[in-house]
Amino acid sequence: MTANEARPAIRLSPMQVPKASDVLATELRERILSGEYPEGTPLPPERELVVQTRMSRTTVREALRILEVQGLIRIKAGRAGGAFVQHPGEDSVADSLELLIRGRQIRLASVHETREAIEPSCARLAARNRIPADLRRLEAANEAIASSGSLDAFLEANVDWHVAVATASHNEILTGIMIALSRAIYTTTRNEGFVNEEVRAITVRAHRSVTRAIKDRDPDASARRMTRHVHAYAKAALEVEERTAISVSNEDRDT
Amino acid sequence: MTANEARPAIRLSPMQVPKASDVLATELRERILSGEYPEGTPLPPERELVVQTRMSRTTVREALRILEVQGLIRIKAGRAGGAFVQHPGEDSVADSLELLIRGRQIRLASVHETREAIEPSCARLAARNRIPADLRRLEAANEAIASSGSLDAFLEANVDWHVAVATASHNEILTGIMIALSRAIYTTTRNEGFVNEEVRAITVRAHRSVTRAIKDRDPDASARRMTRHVHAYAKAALEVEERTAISVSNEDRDT
DNA sequence: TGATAGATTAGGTCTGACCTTTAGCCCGGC
DNA sequence: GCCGGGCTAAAGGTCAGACCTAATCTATCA
Repeated sequence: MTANEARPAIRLSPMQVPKASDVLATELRERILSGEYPEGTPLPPERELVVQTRMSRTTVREALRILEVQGLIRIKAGRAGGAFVQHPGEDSVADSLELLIRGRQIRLASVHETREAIEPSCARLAARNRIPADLRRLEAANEAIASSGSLDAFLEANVDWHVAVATASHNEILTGIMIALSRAIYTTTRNEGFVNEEVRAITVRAHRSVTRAIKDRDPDASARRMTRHVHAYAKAALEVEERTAISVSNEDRDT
Repeated sequence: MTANEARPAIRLSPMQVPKASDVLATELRERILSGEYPEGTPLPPERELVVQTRMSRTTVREALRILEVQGLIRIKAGRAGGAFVQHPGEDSVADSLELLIRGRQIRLASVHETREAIEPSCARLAARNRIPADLRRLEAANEAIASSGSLDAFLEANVDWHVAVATASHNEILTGIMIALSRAIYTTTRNEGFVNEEVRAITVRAHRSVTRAIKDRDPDASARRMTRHVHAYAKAALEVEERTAISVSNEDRDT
């Protein structure tokens, strides 16, 4: 440049030009999150949004797809279809946690650690906040566990019970996390044959004892008993994991 | 129909026809999650996917957008751009938790409850798993807090410290959750003027004491001190919230 | 009255063109 | 020699318009 010496130091920070679809998505997201629209409110049809925003249908659709994946709207096809506002629930958290766990090949140990951190608190809060409906769910899950025939039925009922405890805490964040962790543990425990009659009996007993503490509105006992239960389960699962890992590597060596 | 009487009872259950873009997205998602492609692997360009899948570019793009929102790929424009495999990190969990918290207008109390459940465990694990780099981060955050001028700087450094503890636990699930909670608390505490000199001094002291326990590899002390700290903070925040709620409603009445 | 065949409205997909961004390359002037 | 500027190519981003498919509503006919 010619006038390099006398140049005043005008500095700009690096800028980012957002995409059109992102702009629309952000605008709609903010409106939805602000609570301006109650659950179920229909957004205008795509073609209507096109004339309002003067964007192309492609762009509008992309924005809607983004919101759909984020769980902020639900899209139905057909007449009387369209995009309907939906406030995100526990599921969306559970989904993304599941992606993290699966995608990062996270050690099962981490999942159990997290569970040991969370479930006692769930139990404590459940003892404080449970309502009759919660107790009914807990009892139902307990019975399902005791009378379950197949391994699959047992595991499913087991998950139900743990989720029921989380639900009884009436804390949506903890509930979402627990749903995700349960799903992850469920799918991993499914294939390993570590659930025998003894494990089942112990599980039933532990669940009953926690349930009773929750029923009695005894936060400390609930948390304490849950801690013991989860810790024992984690330890057992870990041992089995190691054992199968060893046997697998032995098989590998043999073949 | 004419032959209504002799019709054999062929029954089908209700079926759901998936969308083309979902099929592609699911296929790619499974491949990515299976770990088949290492981080950073480029997917074929859109037009190439079109000829391979025989779908239209619209459909292909929609599938890619889905994966992008789920944090499984990162899309760059321009030459040498394209879609690159990305294993989901803590951020995606944090994002979805943030949506849950904001969208459901979740009580701040729930956030604090969750934090009280998680942070002591983080501290306990941190004491066990911390490496020198973790300690450096903790010390740095501590200093930043002590020397922070503005309220904003203080809060930011505060978040940094808590995230650093979570990171030191070397548990990616807990870390993701903590990032989300910190962000949520940060944005809500920002506007309420409850951080005064006294609060700051107390915070610094509490952080130092937890940091020391982590440094000394003392899990129990770490967890205990963190419990105290978080609990005190939650209680204080709650009190302020109530006070402002009252004063706000008074203002409402006055105007 | 009750099935059923349109009509209507909405999202889903396809085509093909053009715009924008970015990396790499080439070339000419200092 | 090297540095800046401009060109080119590759890739995603946007647009317009047509057509397909799903779901609902409605009017009609047996």
